[in-house]
Amino acid sequence: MSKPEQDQFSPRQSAVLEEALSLLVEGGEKALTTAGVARAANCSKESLYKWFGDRDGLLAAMIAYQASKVRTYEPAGGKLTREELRAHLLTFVRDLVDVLSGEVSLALNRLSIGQAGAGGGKLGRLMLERGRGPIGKRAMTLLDAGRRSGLLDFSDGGEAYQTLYGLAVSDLHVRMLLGVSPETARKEFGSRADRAVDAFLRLYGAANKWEEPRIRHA
Amino acid sequence: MSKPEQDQFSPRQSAVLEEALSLLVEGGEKALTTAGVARAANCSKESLYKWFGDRDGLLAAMIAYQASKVRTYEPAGGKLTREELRAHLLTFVRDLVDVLSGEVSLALNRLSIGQAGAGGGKLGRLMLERGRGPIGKRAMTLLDAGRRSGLLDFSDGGEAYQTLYGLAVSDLHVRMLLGVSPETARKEFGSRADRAVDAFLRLYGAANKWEEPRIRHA
DNA sequence: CACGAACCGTACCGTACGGTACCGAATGAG
DNA sequence: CTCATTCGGTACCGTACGGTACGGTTCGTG
Repeated sequence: MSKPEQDQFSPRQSAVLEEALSLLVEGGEKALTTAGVARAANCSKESLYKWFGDRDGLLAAMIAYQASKVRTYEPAGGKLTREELRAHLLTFVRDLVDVLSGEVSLALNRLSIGQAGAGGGKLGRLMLERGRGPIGKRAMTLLDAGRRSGLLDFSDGGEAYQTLYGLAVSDLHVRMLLGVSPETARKEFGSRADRAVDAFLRLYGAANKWEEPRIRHA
Repeated sequence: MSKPEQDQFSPRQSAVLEEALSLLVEGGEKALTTAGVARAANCSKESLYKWFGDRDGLLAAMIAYQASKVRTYEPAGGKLTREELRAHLLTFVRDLVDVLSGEVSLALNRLSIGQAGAGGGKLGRLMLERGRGPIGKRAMTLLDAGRRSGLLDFSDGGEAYQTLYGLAVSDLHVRMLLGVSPETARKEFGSRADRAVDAFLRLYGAANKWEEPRIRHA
Protein backbone atom coordinates (compact mmCIF):
# COMPACT_ATOMS: atom_id res chain seq x y z
CA MET A 1 0.00 0.00 0.00
CA SER A 2 1.16 3.50 -0.63
CA LYS A 3 -0.36 4.71 2.61
CA PRO A 4 -0.05 2.02 5.22
CA GLU A 5 0.74 4.70 7.78
CA GLN A 6 -2.69 4.76 9.38
CA ASP A 7 -3.97 1.37 8.42
CA GLN A 8 -4.19 0.75 12.10
CA PHE A 9 -2.84 2.05 15.33
CA SER A 10 -1.05 -0.33 17.66
CA PRO A 11 -3.05 -1.39 20.71
CA ARG A 12 -0.85 0.78 22.89
CA GLN A 13 -1.37 3.76 20.62
CA SER A 14 -5.10 3.13 20.54
CA ALA A 15 -5.21 3.15 24.31
CA VAL A 16 -3.31 6.42 24.35
CA LEU A 17 -5.64 7.93 21.77
CA GLU A 18 -8.64 6.76 23.77
CA GLU A 19 -7.25 8.46 26.84
CA ALA A 20 -6.57 11.60 24.84
CA LEU A 21 -10.14 11.61 23.60
CA SER A 22 -11.62 11.30 27.05
CA LEU A 23 -9.28 14.05 28.17
CA LEU A 24 -10.52 16.21 25.34
CA VAL A 25 -14.16 15.50 26.14
CA GLU A 26 -13.79 16.78 29.66
CA GLY A 27 -11.97 20.05 29.56
CA GLY A 28 -11.84 20.98 25.89
CA GLU A 29 -8.79 21.74 23.85
CA LYS A 30 -6.96 23.70 26.50
CA ALA A 31 -6.98 20.61 28.71
CA LEU A 32 -5.38 18.55 25.98
CA THR A 33 -1.71 19.17 26.69
CA THR A 34 1.00 16.77 25.70
CA ALA A 35 2.05 16.44 29.33
CA GLY A 36 -1.55 15.79 30.35
CA VAL A 37 -2.00 13.08 27.75
CA ALA A 38 1.25 11.45 28.74
CA ARG A 39 0.30 11.47 32.39
CA ALA A 40 -3.25 10.22 31.81
CA ALA A 41 -2.10 7.45 29.50
CA ASN A 42 0.93 6.47 31.57
CA CYS A 43 3.28 7.01 28.74
CA SER A 44 6.12 9.41 28.13
CA LYS A 45 6.03 12.55 26.10
CA GLU A 46 8.92 11.19 24.12
CA SER A 47 6.79 8.28 22.96
CA LEU A 48 4.02 10.66 21.98
CA TYR A 49 6.37 12.59 19.77
CA LYS A 50 7.86 9.43 18.40
CA TRP A 51 4.45 8.06 17.43
CA PHE A 52 2.60 11.15 16.29
CA GLY A 53 5.30 13.63 15.35
CA ASP A 54 3.95 16.67 17.11
CA ARG A 55 0.80 17.95 18.76
CA ASP A 56 -1.05 18.45 15.49
CA GLY A 57 -0.15 14.90 14.51
CA LEU A 58 -1.69 13.72 17.74
CA LEU A 59 -4.89 15.65 17.03
CA ALA A 60 -5.07 14.26 13.50
CA ALA A 61 -4.49 10.78 14.84
CA MET A 62 -7.34 11.25 17.30
CA ILE A 63 -9.69 12.13 14.47
CA ALA A 64 -8.51 9.28 12.29
CA TYR A 65 -8.78 6.86 15.16
CA GLN A 66 -12.31 7.93 16.05
CA ALA A 67 -13.34 7.80 12.39
CA SER A 68 -11.99 4.26 12.13
CA LYS A 69 -14.61 3.18 14.62
CA VAL A 70 -17.68 3.96 12.53
CA ARG A 71 -19.34 0.91 11.13
CA THR A 72 -20.23 1.46 7.51
CA TYR A 73 -22.95 -1.23 7.48
CA GLU A 74 -24.48 -1.70 4.07
CA PRO A 75 -28.28 -2.02 4.02
CA ALA A 76 -29.67 -4.92 2.04
CA GLY A 77 -29.45 -4.51 -1.70
CA GLY A 78 -32.82 -5.94 -2.67
CA LYS A 79 -36.13 -4.24 -3.28
CA LEU A 80 -37.58 -2.24 -0.44
CA THR A 81 -41.16 -2.00 0.71
CA ARG A 82 -42.59 1.29 1.90
CA GLU A 83 -42.40 0.26 5.50
CA GLU A 84 -38.85 -0.99 5.15
CA LEU A 85 -37.73 2.24 3.53
CA ARG A 86 -39.46 4.27 6.19
CA ALA A 87 -37.87 2.19 8.93
CA HIS A 88 -34.44 2.44 7.35
CA LEU A 89 -34.78 6.19 7.01
CA LEU A 90 -35.83 6.45 10.62
CA THR A 91 -32.92 4.41 11.91
CA PHE A 92 -30.57 6.38 9.72
CA VAL A 93 -31.84 9.63 11.17
CA ARG A 94 -31.62 8.26 14.69
CA ASP A 95 -28.09 6.97 14.13
CA LEU A 96 -27.09 10.30 12.62
CA VAL A 97 -28.44 12.14 15.62
CA ASP A 98 -26.75 9.76 18.02
CA VAL A 99 -23.43 10.32 16.33
CA LEU A 100 -23.74 14.08 16.21
CA SER A 101 -24.83 14.39 19.81
CA GLY A 102 -22.12 12.10 21.08
CA GLU A 103 -19.66 13.73 23.43
CA VAL A 104 -16.64 12.58 21.49
CA SER A 105 -18.05 13.80 18.20
CA LEU A 106 -18.88 17.17 19.70
CA ALA A 107 -15.47 17.55 21.27
CA LEU A 108 -13.71 16.59 18.05
CA ASN A 109 -15.83 18.93 15.99
CA ARG A 110 -15.16 21.73 18.44
CA LEU A 111 -11.48 21.06 18.18
CA SER A 112 -11.45 21.05 14.40
CA ILE A 113 -13.66 24.09 14.13
CA GLY A 114 -11.72 26.00 16.73
CA GLN A 115 -8.54 25.87 14.74
CA ALA A 116 -10.11 26.00 11.30
CA GLY A 117 -9.84 29.75 11.20
CA ALA A 118 -6.06 29.79 11.26
CA GLY A 119 -3.98 28.97 8.26
CA GLY A 120 -4.15 25.26 8.99
CA GLY A 121 -7.62 24.00 8.40
CA LYS A 122 -6.02 20.59 8.12
CA LEU A 123 -8.14 19.11 10.89
CA GLY A 124 -11.30 20.53 9.38
CA ARG A 125 -10.58 18.83 6.08
CA LEU A 126 -9.83 15.56 7.86
CA MET A 127 -13.10 15.88 9.72
CA LEU A 128 -15.03 16.55 6.55
CA GLU A 129 -13.71 13.65 4.52
CA ARG A 130 -13.33 11.12 7.31
CA GLY A 131 -16.48 11.97 9.24
CA ARG A 132 -19.07 13.27 6.84
CA GLY A 133 -18.01 11.13 3.94
CA PRO A 134 -18.96 7.67 5.15
CA ILE A 135 -22.26 8.65 6.69
CA GLY A 136 -23.28 10.53 3.61
CA LYS A 137 -22.35 7.56 1.46
CA ARG A 138 -24.52 5.30 3.56
CA ALA A 139 -27.48 7.65 3.17
CA MET A 140 -26.96 7.90 -0.56
CA THR A 141 -27.05 4.15 -1.03
CA LEU A 142 -30.25 4.01 0.99
CA LEU A 143 -31.85 6.76 -1.04
CA ASP A 144 -30.75 5.09 -4.27
CA ALA A 145 -32.27 1.85 -3.11
CA GLY A 146 -35.51 3.70 -2.42
CA ARG A 147 -35.49 5.18 -5.87
CA ARG A 148 -34.70 1.87 -7.55
CA SER A 149 -37.63 0.40 -5.65
CA GLY A 150 -39.88 3.09 -7.08
CA LEU A 151 -40.58 4.62 -3.72
CA LEU A 152 -38.60 7.82 -4.04
CA ASP A 153 -38.50 10.34 -6.81
CA PHE A 154 -35.53 12.62 -7.17
CA SER A 155 -33.00 13.52 -9.79
CA ASP A 156 -30.12 14.74 -7.67
CA GLY A 157 -29.29 12.38 -4.84
CA GLY A 158 -27.05 14.87 -3.13
CA GLU A 159 -29.84 17.39 -3.06
CA ALA A 160 -32.23 14.87 -1.54
CA TYR A 161 -29.66 13.90 1.05
CA GLN A 162 -29.07 17.51 1.99
CA THR A 163 -32.80 17.93 2.45
CA LEU A 164 -33.05 14.89 4.67
CA TYR A 165 -30.09 16.04 6.70
CA GLY A 166 -31.50 19.51 7.14
CA LEU A 167 -34.89 18.23 8.19
CA ALA A 168 -33.33 15.87 10.70
CA VAL A 169 -30.70 18.13 12.20
CA SER A 170 -31.62 21.73 11.45
CA ASP A 171 -29.53 24.02 13.63
CA LEU A 172 -29.25 21.64 16.54
CA HIS A 173 -25.75 20.54 15.68
CA VAL A 174 -24.39 24.05 15.85
CA ARG A 175 -26.38 24.75 18.98
CA MET A 176 -24.90 21.70 20.66
CA LEU A 177 -21.46 22.76 19.53
CA LEU A 178 -22.14 26.12 21.16
CA GLY A 179 -22.94 24.44 24.43
CA VAL A 180 -26.64 23.57 24.55
CA SER A 181 -26.95 20.71 26.99
CA PRO A 182 -27.01 17.33 25.24
CA GLU A 183 -30.12 16.26 27.15
CA THR A 184 -32.08 19.25 25.92
CA ALA A 185 -30.86 18.66 22.43
CA ARG A 186 -31.53 14.95 22.49
CA LYS A 187 -35.08 15.49 23.68
CA GLU A 188 -35.66 17.97 20.90
CA PHE A 189 -34.16 15.51 18.47
CA GLY A 190 -36.32 12.63 19.54
CA SER A 191 -39.54 14.35 18.68
CA ARG A 192 -38.15 15.49 15.37
CA ALA A 193 -36.90 12.24 13.88
CA ASP A 194 -40.39 11.09 12.93
CA ARG A 195 -41.42 14.47 11.61
CA ALA A 196 -38.24 14.69 9.55
CA VAL A 197 -38.79 11.35 7.87
CA ASP A 198 -42.43 12.18 7.37
CA ALA A 199 -41.62 15.50 5.75
CA PHE A 200 -38.88 13.97 3.63
CA LEU A 201 -41.26 11.38 2.25
CA ARG A 202 -43.86 14.03 1.52
CA LEU A 203 -41.23 15.93 -0.44
CA TYR A 204 -39.51 13.09 -2.23
CA GLY A 205 -41.93 10.17 -2.11
CA ALA A 206 -42.85 8.88 -5.55
CA ALA A 207 -46.30 9.97 -6.70
CA ASN A 208 -49.19 7.60 -5.84
CA LYS A 209 -46.98 5.65 -3.58
CA TRP A 210 -47.30 7.71 -0.45
CA GLU A 211 -50.15 10.12 -1.15
CA GLU A 212 -51.97 11.70 -4.02
CA PRO A 213 -49.86 13.43 -6.62
CA ARG A 214 -48.29 16.69 -5.72
CA ILE A 215 -48.27 19.60 -8.07
CA ARG A 216 -45.11 21.58 -8.38
CA HIS A 217 -46.14 25.17 -8.54
CA ALA A 218 -44.28 27.53 -10.77
CA MET B 1 -31.54 51.00 33.17
CA SER B 2 -30.42 48.00 35.13
CA LYS B 3 -28.01 47.03 32.39
CA PRO B 4 -26.60 50.15 30.81
CA GLU B 5 -23.21 48.49 30.68
CA GLN B 6 -23.35 47.57 27.03
CA ASP B 7 -25.93 50.01 25.78
CA GLN B 8 -23.19 51.20 23.55
CA PHE B 9 -19.48 51.16 23.21
CA SER B 10 -17.64 54.44 22.94
CA PRO B 11 -16.46 55.27 19.42
CA ARG B 12 -12.90 54.55 20.46
CA GLN B 13 -13.90 51.20 21.89
CA SER B 14 -15.91 50.38 18.79
CA ALA B 15 -12.90 51.09 16.64
CA VAL B 16 -10.81 48.81 18.82
CA LEU B 17 -13.42 46.06 18.64
CA GLU B 18 -13.60 46.45 14.89
CA GLU B 19 -9.88 46.03 14.66
CA ALA B 20 -10.03 43.01 16.95
CA LEU B 21 -12.69 41.46 14.74
CA SER B 22 -10.69 41.88 11.58
CA LEU B 23 -7.71 40.48 13.40
CA LEU B 24 -9.78 37.47 14.40
CA VAL B 25 -11.08 36.96 10.88
CA GLU B 26 -7.58 36.63 9.49
CA GLY B 27 -5.63 34.28 11.66
CA GLY B 28 -8.19 32.78 13.99
CA GLU B 29 -8.15 32.79 17.73
CA LYS B 30 -4.45 32.20 18.11
CA ALA B 31 -3.80 35.47 16.30
CA LEU B 32 -6.03 37.36 18.68
CA THR B 33 -3.53 38.28 21.37
CA THR B 34 -3.94 41.26 23.63
CA ALA B 35 -0.65 42.66 22.42
CA GLY B 36 -1.73 42.15 18.82
CA VAL B 37 -5.03 43.92 19.32
CA ALA B 38 -3.32 46.79 21.09
CA ARG B 39 -0.80 47.15 18.31
CA ALA B 40 -3.36 46.89 15.52
CA ALA B 41 -5.71 49.36 17.17
CA ASN B 42 -2.99 51.77 18.28
CA CYS B 43 -3.99 51.55 21.87
CA SER B 44 -2.28 50.25 24.97
CA LYS B 45 -2.85 46.96 26.63
CA GLU B 46 -3.59 48.84 29.79
CA SER B 47 -6.55 50.52 28.12
CA LEU B 48 -7.79 47.17 26.89
CA TYR B 49 -7.81 45.80 30.40
CA LYS B 50 -9.38 48.96 31.73
CA TRP B 51 -12.23 48.76 29.22
CA PHE B 52 -12.88 45.05 28.98
CA GLY B 53 -11.50 43.58 32.18
CA ASP B 54 -9.61 40.69 30.73
CA ARG B 55 -9.26 38.71 27.55
CA ASP B 56 -12.59 36.94 27.94
CA GLY B 57 -14.25 40.28 28.49
CA LEU B 58 -12.78 41.44 25.22
CA LEU B 59 -14.13 38.38 23.41
CA ALA B 60 -17.56 38.86 24.93
CA ALA B 61 -17.49 42.52 23.96
CA MET B 62 -16.64 41.54 20.39
CA ILE B 63 -19.69 39.30 20.23
CA ALA B 64 -21.95 41.87 21.81
CA TYR B 65 -20.62 44.54 19.51
CA GLN B 66 -21.15 42.47 16.39
CA ALA B 67 -24.63 41.47 17.55
CA SER B 68 -25.52 45.11 18.06
CA LYS B 69 -25.11 45.65 14.35
CA VAL B 70 -27.92 43.35 13.18
CA ARG B 71 -30.96 45.21 12.00
CA THR B 72 -34.10 43.64 13.42
CA TYR B 73 -36.37 45.05 10.71
CA GLU B 74 -40.01 44.28 11.27
CA PRO B 75 -41.95 43.17 8.19
CA ALA B 76 -45.28 44.88 7.58
CA GLY B 77 -48.03 43.78 9.93
CA GLY B 78 -50.92 43.69 7.44
CA LYS B 79 -52.30 40.77 5.46
CA LEU B 80 -49.97 39.02 3.13
CA THR B 81 -50.59 37.71 -0.34
CA ARG B 82 -49.09 34.45 -1.46
CA GLU B 83 -46.47 36.17 -3.54
CA GLU B 84 -45.57 38.54 -0.73
CA LEU B 85 -45.16 35.70 1.71
CA ARG B 86 -43.06 33.79 -0.73
CA ALA B 87 -40.91 36.79 -1.41
CA HIS B 88 -40.48 37.51 2.28
CA LEU B 89 -39.52 33.93 2.97
CA LEU B 90 -37.01 34.02 0.17
CA THR B 91 -35.38 37.22 1.37
CA PHE B 92 -35.32 35.84 4.88
CA VAL B 93 -33.53 32.72 3.71
CA ARG B 94 -31.10 34.78 1.66
CA ASP B 95 -30.39 37.11 4.55
CA LEU B 96 -29.91 34.16 6.86
CA VAL B 97 -27.44 32.61 4.48
CA ASP B 98 -25.59 35.88 4.04
CA VAL B 99 -25.21 36.25 7.77
CA LEU B 100 -24.08 32.69 8.35
CA SER B 101 -21.55 32.75 5.53
CA GLY B 102 -20.11 36.10 6.55
CA GLU B 103 -16.47 35.99 7.56
CA VAL B 104 -17.06 37.75 10.84
CA SER B 105 -19.92 35.47 11.77
CA LEU B 106 -17.86 32.40 10.96
CA ALA B 107 -14.88 33.62 12.92
CA LEU B 108 -17.00 34.49 15.93
CA ASN B 109 -18.80 31.17 15.83
CA ARG B 110 -15.48 29.36 15.57
CA LEU B 111 -14.24 31.27 18.55
CA SER B 112 -17.30 30.53 20.67
CA ILE B 113 -17.42 26.89 19.65
CA GLY B 114 -13.73 26.41 20.17
CA GLN B 115 -13.92 27.31 23.82
CA ALA B 116 -17.39 25.90 24.45
CA GLY B 117 -15.95 22.58 25.48
CA ALA B 118 -14.14 23.95 28.49
CA GLY B 119 -15.90 24.86 31.68
CA GLY B 120 -16.75 28.30 30.40
CA GLY B 121 -19.29 28.07 27.65
CA LYS B 122 -20.05 31.69 28.40
CA LEU B 123 -19.33 32.80 24.88
CA GLY B 124 -21.50 30.04 23.47
CA ARG B 125 -24.45 31.19 25.52
CA LEU B 126 -23.85 34.77 24.47
CA MET B 127 -23.74 33.68 20.86
CA LEU B 128 -26.94 31.72 21.18
CA GLU B 129 -29.05 34.42 22.78
CA ARG B 130 -27.53 37.41 21.01
CA GLY B 131 -27.12 35.88 17.61
CA ARG B 132 -29.77 33.26 17.11
CA GLY B 133 -32.43 34.97 19.16
CA PRO B 134 -33.15 38.02 17.02
CA ILE B 135 -33.06 36.24 13.69
CA GLY B 136 -35.36 33.53 14.96
CA LYS B 137 -37.76 36.12 16.30
CA ARG B 138 -37.90 37.80 12.94
CA ALA B 139 -38.72 34.50 11.26
CA MET B 140 -41.39 33.71 13.80
CA THR B 141 -43.20 36.99 13.22
CA LEU B 142 -43.09 36.34 9.50
CA LEU B 143 -44.46 32.83 9.89
CA ASP B 144 -47.18 34.10 12.23
CA ALA B 145 -48.15 36.72 9.71
CA GLY B 146 -48.40 33.98 7.11
CA ARG B 147 -50.64 31.95 9.34
CA ARG B 148 -52.86 34.90 10.21
CA SER B 149 -53.21 35.54 6.51
CA GLY B 150 -54.42 32.00 6.04
CA LEU B 151 -51.45 31.01 3.92
CA LEU B 152 -49.63 28.78 6.36
CA ASP B 153 -50.89 25.97 8.50
CA PHE B 154 -48.94 24.93 11.56
CA SER B 155 -49.56 24.52 15.24
CA ASP B 156 -46.05 24.90 16.60
CA GLY B 157 -44.26 27.91 15.23
CA GLY B 158 -40.92 26.84 16.57
CA GLU B 159 -41.22 23.53 14.80
CA ALA B 160 -42.05 25.24 11.54
CA TYR B 161 -39.13 27.60 11.95
CA GLN B 162 -36.75 24.73 12.64
CA THR B 163 -37.95 23.07 9.47
CA LEU B 164 -37.40 26.18 7.41
CA TYR B 165 -33.98 26.64 8.91
CA GLY B 166 -33.00 23.06 8.23
CA LEU B 167 -34.19 23.19 4.66
CA ALA B 168 -32.31 26.40 4.04
CA VAL B 169 -29.04 25.65 5.78
CA SER B 170 -28.75 21.89 6.19
CA ASP B 171 -25.17 21.03 7.14
CA LEU B 172 -23.57 23.86 5.25
CA HIS B 173 -23.05 25.99 8.31
CA VAL B 174 -20.99 23.33 10.03
CA ARG B 175 -19.13 22.62 6.83
CA MET B 176 -18.23 26.27 6.48
CA LEU B 177 -17.14 26.33 10.11
CA LEU B 178 -14.90 23.37 9.32
CA GLY B 179 -13.26 25.26 6.53
CA VAL B 180 -15.19 24.73 3.29
CA SER B 181 -14.42 27.70 1.12
CA PRO B 182 -17.12 30.39 1.35
CA GLU B 183 -17.39 30.61 -2.42
CA THR B 184 -18.20 26.92 -2.74
CA ALA B 185 -20.67 27.18 0.08
CA ARG B 186 -22.31 30.31 -1.24
CA LYS B 187 -22.76 28.77 -4.65
CA GLU B 188 -24.37 25.73 -3.09
CA PHE B 189 -26.55 28.00 -1.02
CA GLY B 190 -27.77 30.06 -3.93
CA SER B 191 -29.30 27.14 -5.72
CA ARG B 192 -30.91 25.94 -2.53
CA ALA B 193 -32.74 29.04 -1.35
CA ASP B 194 -35.54 28.60 -3.84
CA ARG B 195 -35.84 24.89 -3.26
CA ALA B 196 -35.95 25.44 0.48
CA VAL B 197 -38.79 27.93 0.32
CA ASP B 198 -40.58 25.73 -2.18
CA ALA B 199 -40.29 22.70 0.04
CA PHE B 200 -41.29 24.65 3.11
CA LEU B 201 -44.48 25.84 1.44
CA ARG B 202 -45.28 22.33 0.31
CA LEU B 203 -44.94 21.19 3.89
CA TYR B 204 -46.64 24.03 5.69
CA GLY B 205 -48.74 25.80 3.07
CA ALA B 206 -52.42 25.96 4.03
CA ALA B 207 -54.61 23.51 2.14
CA ASN B 208 -56.15 24.76 -1.09
CA LYS B 209 -53.95 27.77 -1.05
CA TRP B 210 -50.85 26.32 -2.63
CA GLU B 211 -51.90 22.93 -3.90
CA GLU B 212 -54.51 20.29 -3.35
CA PRO B 213 -54.97 18.99 0.19
CA ARG B 214 -52.31 16.80 1.58
CA ILE B 215 -53.08 13.69 3.55
CA ARG B 216 -51.09 13.05 6.67
CA HIS B 217 -50.34 9.40 6.69
CA ALA B 218 -50.35 7.50 9.91
C1' DC C 1 23.49 -14.28 31.50
C1' DA C 2 24.42 -10.53 28.26
C1' DC C 3 22.82 -7.37 25.12
C1' DG C 4 19.77 -4.20 23.00
C1' DA C 5 15.38 -2.14 22.01
C1' DA C 6 11.45 0.09 23.60
C1' DC C 7 9.61 2.96 26.85
C1' DC C 8 8.39 5.36 31.25
C1' DG C 9 9.25 9.23 34.31
C1' DT C 10 11.30 13.43 34.94
C1' DA C 11 13.90 17.23 34.47
C1' DC C 12 15.01 20.86 31.43
C1' DC C 13 14.81 24.74 27.83
C1' DG C 14 12.88 28.33 24.97
C1' DT C 15 9.11 30.87 23.90
C1' DA C 16 4.88 33.15 23.83
C1' DC C 17 1.22 35.11 25.98
C1' DG C 18 -1.81 37.21 29.81
C1' DG C 19 -1.56 40.63 32.95
C1' DT C 20 0.73 44.77 35.48
C1' DA C 21 3.58 48.82 36.29
C1' DC C 22 5.68 52.88 34.87
C1' DC C 23 6.50 56.93 32.02
C1' DG C 24 5.77 60.51 28.81
C1' DA C 25 2.56 63.15 25.66
C1' DA C 26 -1.62 65.23 24.72
C1' DT C 27 -5.80 67.50 26.01
C1' DG C 28 -9.00 70.23 28.58
C1' DA C 29 -10.30 73.14 32.86
C1' DG C 30 -9.55 76.87 35.83
C1' DC D 1 0.40 78.93 32.69
C1' DT D 2 -0.55 74.98 35.57
C1' DC D 3 -2.57 71.09 37.10
C1' DA D 4 -5.08 66.77 36.44
C1' DT D 5 -6.84 63.17 33.70
C1' DT D 6 -6.57 60.06 29.99
C1' DC D 7 -4.26 57.28 27.05
C1' DG D 8 -0.40 55.31 24.16
C1' DG D 9 4.18 52.93 24.26
C1' DT D 10 7.25 49.95 26.47
C1' DA D 11 9.38 47.23 29.55
C1' DC D 12 8.68 43.67 32.78
C1' DC D 13 7.00 39.33 35.34
C1' DG D 14 5.06 34.80 36.04
C1' DT D 15 3.36 30.96 34.05
C1' DA D 16 2.21 27.39 31.11
C1' DC D 17 3.01 24.77 27.31
C1' DG D 18 5.50 22.50 23.20
C1' DG D 19 9.41 20.07 22.36
C1' DT D 20 13.96 17.61 23.72
C1' DA D 21 17.36 15.04 26.41
C1' DC D 22 18.66 11.72 29.75
C1' DG D 23 18.67 8.06 33.30
C1' DG D 24 16.46 3.92 34.85
C1' DT D 25 13.51 -0.16 34.02
C1' DT D 26 11.29 -3.79 31.71
C1' DC D 27 11.10 -7.27 28.26
C1' DG D 28 12.34 -10.02 24.44
C1' DT D 29 16.31 -12.60 22.17
C1' DG D 30 20.46 -15.27 21.39
